[in-house]
Amino acid sequence: MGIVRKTRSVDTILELFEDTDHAFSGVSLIDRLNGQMNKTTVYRILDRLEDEGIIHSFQDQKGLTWYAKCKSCASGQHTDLHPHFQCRSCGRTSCLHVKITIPLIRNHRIEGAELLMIGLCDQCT
Amino acid sequence: MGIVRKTRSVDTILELFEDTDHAFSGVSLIDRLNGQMNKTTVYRILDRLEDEGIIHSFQDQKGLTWYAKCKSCASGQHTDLHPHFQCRSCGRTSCLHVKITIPLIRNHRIEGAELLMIGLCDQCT
DNA sequence: TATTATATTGCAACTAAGTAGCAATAATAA
DNA sequence: TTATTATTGCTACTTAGTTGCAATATAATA
Repeated sequence: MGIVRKTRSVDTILELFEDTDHAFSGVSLIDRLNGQMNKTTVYRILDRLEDEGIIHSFQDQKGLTWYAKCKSCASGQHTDLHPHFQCRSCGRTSCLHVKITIPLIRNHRIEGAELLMIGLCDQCT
Repeated sequence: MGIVRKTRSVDTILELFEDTDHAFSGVSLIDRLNGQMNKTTVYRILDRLEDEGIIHSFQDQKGLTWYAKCKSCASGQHTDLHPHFQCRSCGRTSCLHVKITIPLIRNHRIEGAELLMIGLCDQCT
């Protein structure tokens, strides 16, 4: 028995994340699932899925939280370091599967990093 | 006449940012200036200083907004691309003056990037 | 299957960061 | 000094996200 039960609500949310690098903001999920599920439930399922290492979250420049599927993370530790891209025109946000190099900083123990890249996506150029 | 008048409130805030790479969260500034200045005023001054290219803002992992002095930005355009570091123990947050390399992504026009590095500062290791 | 234990959900109320309208005040220009 | 324009404080508001609690659904055990 894991922490996350496979309920109908959990399945509904998991399906959205399946087979895509597309990210969803908490707000957009609440909007999309309006009528099907309470917003508290949405946030709680997202939290649990993140704890399990199934999805990860990050912030955009407005301070909104976005969620996307993990490729190679385990429960309790998110190790898949990759940048995220947000289109300033259409708002679409996604994971970029490229390696990034985090500089070493003396006298600092670097444990993680978040890189958000902003620009125009292929649809908006 | 620039956009930002050098009022007492503006001076007070500017002094905090002088000669430091230390960043301040909006919340911490409001707390620090409590009694001297209204929170609306604090946010408005920060906005104006950012528009003028005197300070820049970024988000941390909690979605809080932080502000720090710009080194080489002009009014209307923030061009000084550098990472920020936040200590997960003491919360101190600052600009790192190191070059970072942003990967090129095909079919995307990259216009900017935000890199937040998380770890332990020299005081907390 | 019936019963018990545990996890999930909905609801309402709440928290906290940040914003907007507007009247009062301070700073600059004429 | 007067007129113009920018700044400030105040109050109320917006919005993302959280909490407590009772109701419900799921899973485990007998």
